[in-house]
Amino acid sequence: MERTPGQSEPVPDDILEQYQDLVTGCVDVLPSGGLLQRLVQARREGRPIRAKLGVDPTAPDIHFGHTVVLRKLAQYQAHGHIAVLIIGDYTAKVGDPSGRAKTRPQLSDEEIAANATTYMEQAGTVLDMDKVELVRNSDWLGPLRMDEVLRLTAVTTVARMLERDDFSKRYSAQEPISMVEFMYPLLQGYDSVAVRADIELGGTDQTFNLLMGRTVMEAYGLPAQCIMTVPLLAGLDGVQKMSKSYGNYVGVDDQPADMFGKIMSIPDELMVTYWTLLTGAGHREIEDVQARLTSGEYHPAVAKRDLAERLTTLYHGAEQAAAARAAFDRLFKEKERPSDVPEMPLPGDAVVDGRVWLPRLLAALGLVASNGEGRRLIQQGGVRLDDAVIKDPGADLAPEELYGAVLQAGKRQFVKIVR
RNA sequence: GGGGGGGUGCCCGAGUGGCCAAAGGGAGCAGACUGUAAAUCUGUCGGCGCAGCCUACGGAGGUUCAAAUCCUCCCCCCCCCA
Repeated sequence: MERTPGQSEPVPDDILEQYQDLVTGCVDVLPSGGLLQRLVQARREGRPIRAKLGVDPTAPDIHFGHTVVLRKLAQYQAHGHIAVLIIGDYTAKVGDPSGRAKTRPQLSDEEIAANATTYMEQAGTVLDMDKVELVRNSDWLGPLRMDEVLRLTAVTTVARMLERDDFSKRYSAQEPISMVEFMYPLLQGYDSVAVRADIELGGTDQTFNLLMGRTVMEAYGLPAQCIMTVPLLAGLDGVQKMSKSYGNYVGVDDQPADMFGKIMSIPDELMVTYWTLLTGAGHREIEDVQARLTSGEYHPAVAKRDLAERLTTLYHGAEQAAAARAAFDRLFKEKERPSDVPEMPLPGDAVVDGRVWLPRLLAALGLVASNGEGRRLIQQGGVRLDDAVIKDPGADLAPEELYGAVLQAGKRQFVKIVR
């Protein structure tokens, strides 16, 4: 038993345990002690906590980086609280200035609607959508009257707005800051009023907006929400943030083998981070994994396989994940061919004068980008035909020799040539 | 309105007349090793059946035996002052 500051009642152990799970992996929980107090208070009042997450449907697909905050929200669900998911179909049109060096381009209604649909589908891979309280902020932001808008703008000052990083940089760099961008944090804050949030989740880049929610709620006579921020997820390269444009991402709809393989390619140092942010595991499990890795009892190679299987299971089920693991081991550990080698017919343009020149064949099959690259690959010993390394870039074969043969380019590209 | 700095290969970035298909780094790819598609080391990294040729340094012309490098015009970015 522990006591919260300023509170005479002891905190029940199960709430403390729950609290530990919820704050695991978070960067900030503000104000400090606020969440624990909320949990205790909610228990006393016999009600669940309302955890808010607002998402602007500005991008079509979601990847693991987006799931970090969704997992956190799902954790609230798992502990019996209410996940309030706000689709920011109205705020998407305003454009969040967070982390932006310039004003966001405005999206059309159609784009927003389409994005929202795929977003909700994909969010369903993480959240229990049947239990989510799903709302759209156009419902209350659309009908706002001007006097209400003015009341909202009066809750803060220009000086406070300019304090935030993105704005102050742009302001001092003499770059434009549109008035509508000042509105964004206020509208997001108004969302919190509309849904009566106890706590709002977001990425660290959202800190300013989340705090503004507190200001707005207080101005509307509500208790200010707590805020909880989760870190940006590092991509597969371990250096840059996970992002589609860096090509270092895992999509939630990636195929099992692909998903498993991508996870296997993360640097070792990232394992615990991924475990913490992506699996939804509780704090005890994370601490246990960490401890066993540190002591050397848990072999990193095994740990990474377990992690990859665990994550693949979340999106594809245990059976597919186990199959992906088995296939991976067959391919890399035992250096055997995968069981499902794709079959391709011999491309017609690979045959010249009745002969097939190997570099051209590789290019024609799409295994390399050009004849020259095929030539290099061969010289480097990266090409096998029926398990025999071919090192002569001049290799020239008759089509009959190729039918039924398995061509391997590099470690993981296999093609069976068929007639 | 005035002054200044830039645009180089997938990305960053050096190069100011020949030795430049262009240093260096990153990414990618391959090989070795291993515990995996980690880490590390080595190689490779425009195209072409390749000891040669072609295409390339924002775009178009020009000077020259020779231009990423010099000249002219154009396009685009950025900074400072007003």
